[in-house]
Amino acid sequence: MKAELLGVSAELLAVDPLAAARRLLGATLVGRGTSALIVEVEAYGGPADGPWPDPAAHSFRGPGPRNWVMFGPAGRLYTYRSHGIHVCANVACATDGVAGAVLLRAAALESGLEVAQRRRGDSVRPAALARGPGNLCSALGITMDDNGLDLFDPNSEIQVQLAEERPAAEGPRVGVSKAADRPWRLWLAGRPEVSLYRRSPRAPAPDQSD
DNA sequence: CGATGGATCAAC
DNA sequence: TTGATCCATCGT
Repeated sequence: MKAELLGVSAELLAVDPLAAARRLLGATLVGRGTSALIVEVEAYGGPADGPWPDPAAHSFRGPGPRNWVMFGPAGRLYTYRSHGIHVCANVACATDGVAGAVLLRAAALESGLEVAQRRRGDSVRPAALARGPGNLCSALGITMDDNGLDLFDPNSEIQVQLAEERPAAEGPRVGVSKAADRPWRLWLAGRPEVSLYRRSPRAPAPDQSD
């Protein structure tokens, strides 16, 4: 019975990326001695021939050895290495065979604060421990080895617990050079852990003709 | 703002 | 094979 409930939980993410992002915002991420409230996310879609074409998504050019998790069932962890240094974590959404994911951009530590502090270094202020997708993975102990992990499996070292949806602020995604104005970044307004918005310097200038 | 770092992918 | 790009972060 419990497994059915957990299955239902994963099914809650078998929806379009924006709807999945709304369900993950305010959820709790548990793993490796820490737990944290997700306060900022970004939705990403798939290839041009899919239901949500998204040139900014890793899945845009089709499945490959790196991004195959995005094409799999909902509720799996998709990790990738950014700029050769940082690990970033997504949660796959949509149905099996359809690409979609939600990037976890920032979280507020609820437990294991000292563990996260040790991972990040003493000079980092508490609100900044899991601010930014790379820092979030660092603080929670998520690595590239966690790629493909089932976040709804009670045996997983990293899990997610969905909660009631909360009102979300929304705006354009950070750092993307394509589809830069699509408002697929969601966050909890007023949270100090939310990262500052910075447009990609490579993105075309927004319409400034007026 | 620039430097950094390594994987990835589109070209040659 | 080379070169540009990338869902970033930390410094000045």
